[in-house]
Parts: sequence; C-alpha cells; structure tokens
Amino acid sequence: MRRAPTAVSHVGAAREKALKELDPLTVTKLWDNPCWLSFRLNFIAFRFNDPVYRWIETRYGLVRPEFVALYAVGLRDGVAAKNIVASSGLPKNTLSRSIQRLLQRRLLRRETDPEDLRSFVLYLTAPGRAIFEETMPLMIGQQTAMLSALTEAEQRQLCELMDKLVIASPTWPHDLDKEGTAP
Amino acid sequence: MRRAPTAVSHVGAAREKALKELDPLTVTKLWDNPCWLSFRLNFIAFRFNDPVYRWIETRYGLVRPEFVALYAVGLRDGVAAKNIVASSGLPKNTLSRSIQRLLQRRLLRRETDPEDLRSFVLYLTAPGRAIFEETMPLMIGQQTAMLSALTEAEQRQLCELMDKLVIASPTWPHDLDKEGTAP
DNA sequence: AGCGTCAAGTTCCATTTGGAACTATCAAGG
DNA sequence: CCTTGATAGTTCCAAATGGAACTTGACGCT
Repeated sequence: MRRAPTAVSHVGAAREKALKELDPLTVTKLWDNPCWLSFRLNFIAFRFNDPVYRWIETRYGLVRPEFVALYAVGLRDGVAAKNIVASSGLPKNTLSRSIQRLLQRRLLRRETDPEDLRSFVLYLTAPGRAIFEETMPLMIGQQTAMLSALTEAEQRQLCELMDKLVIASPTWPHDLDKEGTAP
Repeated sequence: MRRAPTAVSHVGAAREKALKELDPLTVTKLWDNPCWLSFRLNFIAFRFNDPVYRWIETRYGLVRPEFVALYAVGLRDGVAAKNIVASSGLPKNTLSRSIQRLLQRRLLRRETDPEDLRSFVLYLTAPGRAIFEETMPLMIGQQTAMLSALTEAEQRQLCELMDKLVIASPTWPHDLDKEGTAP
C-alpha cells in the first residue's frame, strides 16, 4: 500500500498526541491511505461542519439544508433556489422544502422574479438576518481555531492552494465513465 | 463583508473561466465569504466525493456508507464497526446495517473478537477485495486530476499543511457551547 | 461472587431524503 | 403565434436515516 507523501515526516510531539487521541483506523485513513486528499478534506470539513451545524440546530431549530439556504441568502441577497441548489449540491426538492419552512418561519421572504416568472428572488427578513449575523462570528471562531495551528504565512499559502484547486475545478471529471469534463 | 485573503489575487485566465462556469452564488461563497475555509473544503470534497460515489453505486450497487465500510476494511484488515464509526462520523446504526448488507453479499466476513466478545473483527472476502482493488485506481485518478492544477512542490505543500491541521485537530472545539476541547 | 456503569452492536420507528413525475414558464425555430 | 425542448420549483412516495431504547458483554468496585 502506497503512503501519503508526508507519512514519514517528523512533526514531533503534536503528532504523538494526535496518534493517541485518534482512532487507529482514522490514523490509517489519514496517513496510510493513497487517497490522502479525499480523506483529509472530509476529515477537516467534518470537524468544522459537525460542531457548527449541531450548535445551529439546537440553538435555532434549523437543520442543515435550512441553514444552507439561510446562509446563502445572507451572503447574497436576491438569489433564487436554483443558485442554492447549484452551489450546495443538495437536491432541489430538499431545498424547496427547506425554503418553504424558512418562509413559514418568516426568516426568509420571496418575490417572483420579474425577469423569469418561474423563479423567486429570496431575501432575509430582519429575524433571518439576525440569525445570520449571530452565526457568523461563531463560524469564524471555529475557522480561526482550526487555522491557529498554522502561521499567518501558512494560512495564506493554504488559502492560495485551495484557490488554485477551486479555479481548476471546472476541468475536473464530473462523471467517471466518460473522460469528459464540464458540459 | 470581509473578503477571503486571496479575493484580490490575480490568477489570470483560468479564473475567468471558473467565474463563468460556476454559479454566481458559488462564486460568492468561494471568494466573498468570511468562512472561506469551510466552503472551499466542502466544495473540493464534494467534487471528489460526488463522482466517485455515483460511479461506485452504479457499478457495484454499494451506497455511500456501505462503501465507507468496505474501504475501511480494505485499508486495514481486522477493524471493528466501532472503528469505522469513529473514523467516518456516520451513526453506528447506519454502519451496522451497511455491514450486515456487506456480510449478506459476502463482500465482508467477520469473526467475534476473542479479546472482546461484544465486538467483531472484519475482513474482506476475495470479491470484496476485488472491488476495493478496482476502485482504488479510480479514486487515485480523480485525486491526480484534481491535483494536476498544482506543481509537485505545491502538492507537497498542500499535503503538509493539511497534515498540520489534522495533527492539531484534537485541540479544536467539539462543542461550541463549551470552550473545552477533547474529552 | 454481586452490583453498577459503560461500551459494541442491533432493533424500533418517526422523520428525512431524494429520484421521478408534474406544473408552469421560458426560449428557439418554423 | 404555435410547436418543441429545456428550466424553476413543487409534490409524491418508497427508501434511507438517525435518535433512543435494547441486548449482551466488559470492567470496575466492594
């Protein structure tokens, strides 16, 4: 079995702690797994998502797809459901329901798009925005905690490397049967 | 609204393409979002997971938690369900059922652990290992495609930065109500 | 040994999910 | 204008999900 590139690196004492705290299988997945990228991405993302979404659910009674919708509108007033679908990867019926629920709870408001009568333009209400504003510092706090293991320079590096990946993403295979890329 | 550190960087033509291919809300989430880390992680992970799991499901009829279990045992023969639970974040009943199905399909085999009679030790059968071996190059292929936007040196950098994050992960908050870290 | 607490895996069942079909609208071409 | 094909959002319903209770075994402690 091939090893991840840094499997032999010596990062010292913190690594010892990590090896003790983490399940042995997790250690294997992280450091003795040819697909290190996928597993590390999922691992780090999970460590962000899980506490954040649990907190949001207990605090506001919003489940994940609901919060995804609320957060999206918070970032960019006037989006439509289709945008949230495209940007989140969630199925559109799930988001349809989530948006309905947010409308009922008056956290979201919508108007038919005059440009396209099939579509609705979404806005946050004041209480909706309040949740968005309250949640943001919490998420930033978690992000800061996670990044605090890196120096400022390393954080910038990481950001830039992920930037490059994201920019290249339209060329990645969407479908593993064909070799083709985007539609 | 604060911007991600590289929001003003000039990465040239590839960026133009990305901006056109991606939904405007996705662009906002990626480049005009204080929580850039979370969204980029989820974005890149999704671009890996989605094609891979779709292919595996259509090819082998294995749904995600089933493949998670099979892959885990493939990486490390002799693990127990509890390890897969701890390393994947999936609920234990979901994994229990997935393992049952893999046992029925004879992709997995198990023996009671002599060390702990509550627990079972899991192994791949020959057909199970065949799937594992067939799937691996596909996943590596996707990983390679995704990383091909980076130079060798950058790939190593990324790997090391993620390594540092992972090693620091035991110190991150698990629960956002308390400030405490691990149990 | 006997008892209380905890962990591994399973089962139960209400809730959520997501593929597919449906409605209404748009956009292009004859 | 009237097709034809695509798209935004909703609804339907079979299947997956996950919290909680349960079973069985482990590991104290006295």
